Amino acid sequence: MYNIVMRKQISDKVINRLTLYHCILNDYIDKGEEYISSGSIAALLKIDDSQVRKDINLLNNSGKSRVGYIVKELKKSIETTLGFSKNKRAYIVGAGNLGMALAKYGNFANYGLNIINLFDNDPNKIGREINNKKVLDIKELPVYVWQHYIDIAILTVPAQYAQSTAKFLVNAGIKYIWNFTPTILDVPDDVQVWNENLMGNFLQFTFDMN
Amino acid sequence: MYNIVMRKQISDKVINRLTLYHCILNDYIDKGEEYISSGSIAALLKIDDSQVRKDINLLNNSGKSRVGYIVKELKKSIETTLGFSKNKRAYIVGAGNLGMALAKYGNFANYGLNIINLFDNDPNKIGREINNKKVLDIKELPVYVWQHYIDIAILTVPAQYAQSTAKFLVNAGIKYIWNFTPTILDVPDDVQVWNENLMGNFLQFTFDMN
DNA sequence: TATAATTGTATTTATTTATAAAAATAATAT
DNA sequence: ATATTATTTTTATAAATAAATACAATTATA
Repeated sequence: MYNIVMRKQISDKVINRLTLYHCILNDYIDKGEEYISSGSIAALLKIDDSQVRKDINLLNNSGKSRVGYIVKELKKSIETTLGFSKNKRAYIVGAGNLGMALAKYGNFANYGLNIINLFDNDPNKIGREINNKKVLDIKELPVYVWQHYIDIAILTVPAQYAQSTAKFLVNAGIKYIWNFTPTILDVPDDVQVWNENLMGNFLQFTFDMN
Repeated sequence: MYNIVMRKQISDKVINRLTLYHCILNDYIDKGEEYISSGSIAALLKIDDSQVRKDINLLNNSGKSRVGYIVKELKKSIETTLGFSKNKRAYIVGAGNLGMALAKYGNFANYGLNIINLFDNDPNKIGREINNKKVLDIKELPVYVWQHYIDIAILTVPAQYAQSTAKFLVNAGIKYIWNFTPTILDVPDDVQVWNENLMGNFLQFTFDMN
């Protein structure tokens, strides 16, 4: 008899909701709550409670009738599924305001993301240190990528340099670009781009205003 | 005969894609291109071209066979539909790294968003000026909201103060909270929250790694 | 033991995306 | 000039996906 490991397929939407549940669970832990029900998660997110239960069923986690889910267990399940413990290493490319702010942001490590260095082409910025991370000359990036097995770049350069920088990153071997510029990058199919698109989100958010 | 204005219903997903098309159109204008086809938009975003055309049909804009859409017209249509020209005014609440970075971010005004002030409770920050925007004492916020008819707040306080600050904002009359904290806010039904949830997005982005 | 609250799941409904066919038109060839 | 071809939009239809509803099963509590 064979031991078949069935990795359930989890869609983007589900992953997104799981990350929101995770925020709620952190709050519950801070408040010292031991259990949480699908209904209370749903109420906070203004979604249907059956949705929450269906999502949770995709994790290998089960709840208890009339009680709910064990907060700590559920949190752990989400972290396992979403890969919090995978060690992910990244560079910030563009040490402007946003790049600096992200470098100072302490929360990344909790989610398995380690920022190793920043890169910029401005001599005034090169050599500075932010939150124990040195700003290096962008020219050196290809060598560093190769030496340190980095494949994630957080792109925070000004929009007009986004495409050319992306090309440079791809040539250097970067495979994942977390794109904070309001630009759609043209990259090969084996390179993944996540567009953060802040202003787009804002427009979506305020679409129904007035 | 009556003149019936039919405002087509536009879903969140469509709005989101429209904002991405808008980024692409900006690029095309920079490159001096006059026309763009649904196929080239689709290729950049790695989606289906019929999807692009359907989205564009929701705007009151039509293309030309064998040519495509007029870049400038299409851009304008998207801006009209998404409300770039609505004058939206907001406060940044929390003048930490991220709040400061957002205050320095020059791009907001292009999308109709005007940051009027920042607020914080740290005496070291109160009184400073960032990009011509003064940091004010959070205690004064309710009066300002009332005087300046502000109803959008950009929440960038540390996570542990997010819920209490949100409550304070709601009491002051804020109706839209753009939430950059990794927290799910519990607010009344008439208050809209948009969770930016950076780390969640990152996990989603890197879910398929390894 | 009855009751109320909660999970788990099957079914239905709604939404979103993809496919395919039809119409239009600029470019090309004759 | 005219007909042909290739490209692109437009519209219609089908397929896939996601969400909401409904309800049986379970269990703590009065």
